[in-house]
Amino acid sequence: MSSDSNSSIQQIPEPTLRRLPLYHQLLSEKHSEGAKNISCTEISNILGFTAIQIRKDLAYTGAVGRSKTGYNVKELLYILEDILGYTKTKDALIVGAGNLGLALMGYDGFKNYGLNIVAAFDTDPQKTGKLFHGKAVFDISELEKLAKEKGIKIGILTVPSAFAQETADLMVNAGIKAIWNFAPVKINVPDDVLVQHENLASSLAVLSHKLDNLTSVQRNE
Amino acid sequence: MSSDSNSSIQQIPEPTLRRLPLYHQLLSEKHSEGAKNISCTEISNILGFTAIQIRKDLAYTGAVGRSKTGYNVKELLYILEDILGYTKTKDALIVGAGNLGLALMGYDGFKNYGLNIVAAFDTDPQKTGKLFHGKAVFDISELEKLAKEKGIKIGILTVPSAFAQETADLMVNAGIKAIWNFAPVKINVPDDVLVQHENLASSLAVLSHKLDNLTSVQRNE
DNA sequence: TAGATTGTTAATCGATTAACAATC
DNA sequence: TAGATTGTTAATCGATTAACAATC
Repeated sequence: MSSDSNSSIQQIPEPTLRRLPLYHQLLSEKHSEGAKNISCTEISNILGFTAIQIRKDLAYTGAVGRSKTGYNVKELLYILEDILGYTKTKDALIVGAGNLGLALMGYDGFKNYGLNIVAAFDTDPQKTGKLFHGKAVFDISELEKLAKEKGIKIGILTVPSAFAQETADLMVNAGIKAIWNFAPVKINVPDDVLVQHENLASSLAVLSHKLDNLTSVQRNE
Repeated sequence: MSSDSNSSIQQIPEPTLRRLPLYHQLLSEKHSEGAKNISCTEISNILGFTAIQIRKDLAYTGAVGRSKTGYNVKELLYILEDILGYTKTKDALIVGAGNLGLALMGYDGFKNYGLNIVAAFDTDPQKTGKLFHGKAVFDISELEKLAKEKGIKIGILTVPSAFAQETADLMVNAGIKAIWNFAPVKINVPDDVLVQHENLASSLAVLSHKLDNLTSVQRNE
């Protein structure tokens, strides 16, 4: 049964997966408002996706709705929390205690997503040995020891681009199996380690490009 | 000629647009190393995309390569900087001086992307009237005045989800035309305002889901 | 010249959207 | 029952990949 659910989870397409947290957020809001059921039409009106797309997305999660009434809010919420891993807390480390790293260290929102940031690492003696947002910053030389001791598999990489690769290597050595990379460069890792890119430059490119078009269209009107 | 380039830019697909900053980053590295030309094969080896995809992406930018030699590094760099808007600096405001907002305010990288963060806004008296990373945090009531005075069109939204919509409304009133939304909720804005979502929860969902599959596969081996 | 490389047209693949049957 | 809503199969759309001609 559990291996069965694993294999079905495996084939959730990434675009769908990226929308699931939005459904979850809406569902938990509705739940706290006391809603018992919710239909795709209602979700569609609020989130702006088509009802068909929502139905298809939810089908991937294995959720089952009922004609006329829609989906049970509580049940759907549990299913989403399970798939998104919000129920079982996962420990993570931050490497690079610059502005972004420290901000992520203090970002309360992660708790809701089942992510527990244990500590951060840096080379700067101005940072190491101190607490930020109640969490310790250690020297990078301690990374391997602490990661292995606590069996931590997730690392958040927030060093400058120039140091991204060598830092990633250290993380791999320390047994990290998933790297959330905030540096805008590609990093090479062994096959059994996965990298998730978070590229603010890419998002900004989309934004500024759309804005360019918007203003150039308005000029021509 | 300039309207011509606008209409051609307009149809760059978003996936391509998101890859352009990575090409730019690589090109600027190669340029500083003194490289004169670069081929798709070489880019492919470094970034891990297929050479065909890279050629297609670059075709969208209007860049022209030469058989056998590839693309001129300097020329391609200029084209990318132009399309990505790195050459002309755009002013932006941050609304929400929490951890994430303050981090983005201090994030040096934005300069390279042509984004100049002018100031931040918050309601918290502990924050307002002070400088962070050399930039001022004003009370939210000053938003409209300052935005209009300086003609600022880009706003970065980093308030808690619960306040995202009302804050977005204030930004729209202040004349902001592009909102980079870091709150994990949908916000409603008029048609002439664009919203770019930056959802860390979505990325984290993809990461943790892939990690789940990775570990469950390894268990079954 | 031969071979590497670009640029373009066609084929494939996957996600979104549409259509419609099933059901409460 | 009638009508709203789910769930599924088919059609469409767009991005990626493949094939190949053009070119330096």
